[in-house]
Amino acid sequence: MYELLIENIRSKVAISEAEEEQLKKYFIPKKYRKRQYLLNGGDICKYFSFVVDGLIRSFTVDDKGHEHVVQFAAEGWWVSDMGSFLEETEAMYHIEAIEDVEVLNLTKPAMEEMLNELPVMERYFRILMQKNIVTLQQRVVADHSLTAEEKYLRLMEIYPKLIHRAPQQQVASYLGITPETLSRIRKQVAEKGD
Amino acid sequence: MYELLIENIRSKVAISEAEEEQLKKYFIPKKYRKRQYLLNGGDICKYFSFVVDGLIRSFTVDDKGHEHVVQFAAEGWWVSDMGSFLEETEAMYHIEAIEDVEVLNLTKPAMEEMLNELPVMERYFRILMQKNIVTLQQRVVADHSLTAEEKYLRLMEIYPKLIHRAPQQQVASYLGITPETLSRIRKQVAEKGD
DNA sequence: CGCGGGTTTGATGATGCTCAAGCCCGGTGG
DNA sequence: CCACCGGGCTTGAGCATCATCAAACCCGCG
Repeated sequence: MYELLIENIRSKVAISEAEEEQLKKYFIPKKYRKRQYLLNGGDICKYFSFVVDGLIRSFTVDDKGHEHVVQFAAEGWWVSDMGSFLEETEAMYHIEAIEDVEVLNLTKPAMEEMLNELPVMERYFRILMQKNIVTLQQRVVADHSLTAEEKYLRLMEIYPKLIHRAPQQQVASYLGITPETLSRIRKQVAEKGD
Repeated sequence: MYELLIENIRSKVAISEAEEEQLKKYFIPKKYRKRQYLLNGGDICKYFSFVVDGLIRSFTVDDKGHEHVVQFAAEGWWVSDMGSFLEETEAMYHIEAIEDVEVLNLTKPAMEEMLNELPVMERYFRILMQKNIVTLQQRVVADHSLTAEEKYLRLMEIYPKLIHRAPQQQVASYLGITPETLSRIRKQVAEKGD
């Protein structure tokens, strides 16, 4: 249950076994079924969730009713509406399980307690956030510089598994293109590819 | 010199006056003139820079020779090629002064020392990074859901001052549109506006 | 077996890009 | 101090990419 989390933490900071043990008490393990919502847009986001198993997406719905996938979170990733979680404001995003998932939920009070009692976690989260920023900046640049096909190929390189786990239309949404365009691109790539 | 930095830190975490004093020793104040590069793409990014005065941009150049502005950093903002700074790898971005600027530079060793000696700064940076992520996610969603005109109007709302300080083509690049398109949009908005 | 959501395929169209020329203005040198 | 660059902004015409709208198809699930 906690192995993946511990492994993830150890990949960024050094923690003792005592700390490992202590860590566990702040988290609430929880399961959600495919299609279940972890968060409804407009609610306050109560959890910062570490994905132990399964696949999750966060997305927003614009004025025209179109969905926009903000993030996919598979095993080893964190997901939340961070703005809502931190400021306790209304969530801009919905969070939904794409597959049956197992997560470790951190409430805001639990997180604060953890950060106070285990200062090393402050560092862990800082590093986590920094890497996230690097990734997000690269995504912005990709969105601005690549064609639809190039964006798709890039995604295939970076998260090859995702393409098969998430519905096409959600992948398209993540890339900022329509499902129709993605379908056509896939056809072309398949033909070229061999 | 340090007032803006201290103010910024105090807006996110509580620090004592002793800590304030101690803080200063980790930073190297430096000035750059308009058009001067703080970082050349391909080099290792040596600094995490807090902007005290002036305006800076970070950008990348794609295969076709087109520039893409990743970030503008005015007074009170941090700028760096974070990937390069943290991992000591070749920078993907260039960083250039748009106006004459005054910055407080943090080297990696200095930052590490500071984080060890002033653990509260670990929290400060975590919070800073988290807010940055919220902003970046919103930018991605905006890029995916808005028209060129809407993106421009949104920028006007969020950073109204920027439009007058940065050259149009750089603003266009930040928005992911061409300078020609931005010019036409501005004309339309001006006509509609009154 | 049949329904229904997701994907594919097709036809059409709009947004924004490209290429090109002209214009405006600020900086530089005579 | 004025004239002349030259870069950046503007304007125009044509075009490409991708979105939209619509229908057919496929397949998994009830």
